[in-house]
Amino acid sequence: MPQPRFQRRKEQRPAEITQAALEAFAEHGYAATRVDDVAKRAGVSKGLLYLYFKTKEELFKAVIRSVVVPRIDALKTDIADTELSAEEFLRGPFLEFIKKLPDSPARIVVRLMIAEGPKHPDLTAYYCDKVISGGLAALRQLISRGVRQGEFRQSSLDEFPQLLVAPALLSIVWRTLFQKHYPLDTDKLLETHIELILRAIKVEQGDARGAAM
Amino acid sequence: MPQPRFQRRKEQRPAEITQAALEAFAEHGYAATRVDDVAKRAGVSKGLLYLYFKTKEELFKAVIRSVVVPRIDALKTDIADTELSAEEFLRGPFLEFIKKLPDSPARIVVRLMIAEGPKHPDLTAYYCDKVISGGLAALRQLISRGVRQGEFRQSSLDEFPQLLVAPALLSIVWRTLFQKHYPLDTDKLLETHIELILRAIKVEQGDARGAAM
DNA sequence: ATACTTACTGACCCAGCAGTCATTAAGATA
DNA sequence: TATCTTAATGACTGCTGGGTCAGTAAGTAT
Repeated sequence: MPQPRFQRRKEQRPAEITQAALEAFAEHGYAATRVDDVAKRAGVSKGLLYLYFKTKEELFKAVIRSVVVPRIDALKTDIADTELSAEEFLRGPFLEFIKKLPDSPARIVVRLMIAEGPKHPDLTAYYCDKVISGGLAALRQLISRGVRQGEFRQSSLDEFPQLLVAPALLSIVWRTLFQKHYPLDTDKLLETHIELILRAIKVEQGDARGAAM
Repeated sequence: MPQPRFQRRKEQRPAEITQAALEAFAEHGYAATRVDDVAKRAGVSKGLLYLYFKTKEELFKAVIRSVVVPRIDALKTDIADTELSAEEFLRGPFLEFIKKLPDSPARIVVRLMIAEGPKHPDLTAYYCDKVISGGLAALRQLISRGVRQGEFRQSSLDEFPQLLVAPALLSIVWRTLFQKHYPLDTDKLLETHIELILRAIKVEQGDARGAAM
């Protein structure tokens, strides 16, 4: 009763292959990963891989896209839909979001982008458009709402919403490089960060101007 | 009067080669840089390069070391020797220091470390030891001094001095990836960051700054 | 000058890998 | 069952680039 040598599964293949590629890239980086390895991981021949992806570079771009899109969309709709006050949102959903990053595929994507981004301008542009531009706009909106509703004082933070995520980037980098040598409680670090930021931008208790209505 | 085909300059060669390598790595990253290119940039044959560096990897490590050591040492002695108050130091020398990073060779080193670090554990350990461990200790010391002298309140920041440099890391990454698509005034961003941190950790007095005069 | 040391060259080697294509067989169709 | 389409294979190729080494010439000692 011979097992069939292979199955024809046109639909699932691309996702299986990008998933395998993500794992391979995570281990060795893009340049040092052999297309053959990716194929083996996906349980597929190299030839088939080239049926779905024209070049190794195309595969790379597909991997990035497959990780990036859902994640950032989630954050954006979260911010838009929330009923929470800005402070509550920062302490709650936002903190949860950045806490997850250092252990998620985002970590791999960040490493790959930093390493390979400069060689793929169109991919960088895409990333900029999807992640950066969208993400920052959402954060800016959140902060402005906080200001408008009298929770936060006017500050330069809404010019630089990047400051809200900088420690998340650091956490990601730390995890990929130093965690073994020099462990860091990234959750606590991120909590501390939010705490400090809030303390810096909240209107002070006694301050009359805060009343929103 | 034929120019000599080459000169013998045993002493200078290694530095010239690492410098050339730094430039090449900056442009193409480590993996995509050909040893031949590095040699050409240094005005030297590939063979000679292999006389001074046993492998491409050795060259890589030498490059990292050549950049890392002087920079971090400077910061450490700065902190130890300064007569300034902790706040003045953060607003002055420290801010200057992190402002310079995004345009310095440090940018290249950071990119290289993120991309290649995981494949070179001994190099990462070295980096950890020289840069991370030393740098963080210095910052921690600075913050504790601020607390001890009544400038800063007790906060979790001295557990996580990383938070002080996180925006510098972000600035570096931004410069290497997005500056073209999405310009960012990293100087102003870093100033804002210091401003916010100080506001969060300074002990409140009726009038925070006036007393100093 | 002459002999000697060694910094330096560049042609060469060959492993490793991205990408191809002639062939095979899974599964749909009738 | 026989026929057709196309998903899937894997041996093959050509090239790129790390690393070598026999030879060359710059500088030094005598």
